[in-house]
Amino acid sequence: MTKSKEAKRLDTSTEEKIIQAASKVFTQKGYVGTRTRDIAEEAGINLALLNYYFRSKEKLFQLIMAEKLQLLFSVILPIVNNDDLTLEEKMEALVENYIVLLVDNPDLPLFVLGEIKANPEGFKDRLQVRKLLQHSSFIRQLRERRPDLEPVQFIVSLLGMTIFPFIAKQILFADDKIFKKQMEERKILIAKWAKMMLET
Amino acid sequence: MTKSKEAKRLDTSTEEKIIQAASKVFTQKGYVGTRTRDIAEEAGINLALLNYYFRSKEKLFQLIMAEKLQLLFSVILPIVNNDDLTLEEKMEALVENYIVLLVDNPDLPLFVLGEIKANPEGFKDRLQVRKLLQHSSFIRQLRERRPDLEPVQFIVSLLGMTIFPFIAKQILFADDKIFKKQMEERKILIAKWAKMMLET
DNA sequence: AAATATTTTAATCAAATGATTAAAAACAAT
DNA sequence: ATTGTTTTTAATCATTTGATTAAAATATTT
Repeated sequence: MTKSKEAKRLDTSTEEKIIQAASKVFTQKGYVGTRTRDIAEEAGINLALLNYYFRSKEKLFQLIMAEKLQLLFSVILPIVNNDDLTLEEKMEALVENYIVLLVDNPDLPLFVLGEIKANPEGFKDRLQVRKLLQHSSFIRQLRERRPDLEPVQFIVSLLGMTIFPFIAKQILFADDKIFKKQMEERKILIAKWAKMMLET
Repeated sequence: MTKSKEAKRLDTSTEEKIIQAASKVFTQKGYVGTRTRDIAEEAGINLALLNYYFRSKEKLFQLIMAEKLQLLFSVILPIVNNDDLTLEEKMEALVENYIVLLVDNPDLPLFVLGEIKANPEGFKDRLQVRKLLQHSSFIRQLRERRPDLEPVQFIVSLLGMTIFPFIAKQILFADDKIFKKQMEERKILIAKWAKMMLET
């Protein structure tokens, strides 16, 4: 019946298994470092089946990348244009939400930034982060608070303090346990530091 | 004579041309993204000649990577253990020297961090940054100044503010001209912010 | 100049890898 | 049960790519 079919789909449909596997392997090894065979193996299926479902490595990659960009944007967008939040509240929310997201997806930043560098053309249209921020209430509030400060300088610092630990994790932190604990503490630290940076 | 041989070597010896080309292509595309044919073409030589000089892609890569790590360490080492510098002077020197280095080598951070992630084993021994910092006078000074603050939290912020813009360059900055100008201004900004962060 | 060593090239190999095909197996509809 | 559709597999292809080889060209030494 449709029941069992639905149940199977919701459970672990082959398509979903492939997407999960692709997500894992692509974010870990990047596009060129990933072999479609690796994805197939990770998904517990045959290589041909992967091409049957997604036509090509490229198509599957595009799907995963779109998913990851969506994930990253979904943190920024609802915050930077929320007029109900003060500048301080926006900063706190950004840091808090990003750290929560990245603790669960530590490979995300290096993956996305690496792929953008490897193929800038492919992201030209999809990434108008600059334009997006340009007209945000976040930027407006920053300009009002500190007219002498180039907003992008502050934003780069805020994002750098938040995202960089996940990029340099391998080098600077001993084990995962300690890392997670310190990232928790970091939420408050960054918020405090960011506020200090805005004082004249 | 030896003269002409020397002259030729110093000029643009084949070996040097290959190293230059490998440096460029590897840092731009990473290990897996680089084809030995790309390096050969960039160097204006034959593919076989590359293997004649360096035996394998792997060997050539190791050479380049060692060069790049040396470049990065050469900025940190002389500063963090220089007892003649105050904490503030160390911070200023680190930021200043790193930005100078990275403006000329913008691909460096993403390249090195990407390769470490792709092959953590291969760096296990070469990267004892943690141990290196652990016993530095920089850390000691940080602990004295702010005993309540985990030093690594401050260092990650300092490095993040300094290095992250070069990693996210593609996304956050319009053109190269503006980017360089703002990185210049950033030297003073980060130093100022870092000092504020250390105030209680 | 002859002999020797070094540098460079064209051609080719073998392994890896993305993709396809044709057939089998599982499932659903009649 | 029979038929038709969807899912899965094994086998194979074609291309890419790191590496090798043998020979030619160039430079160095005697």
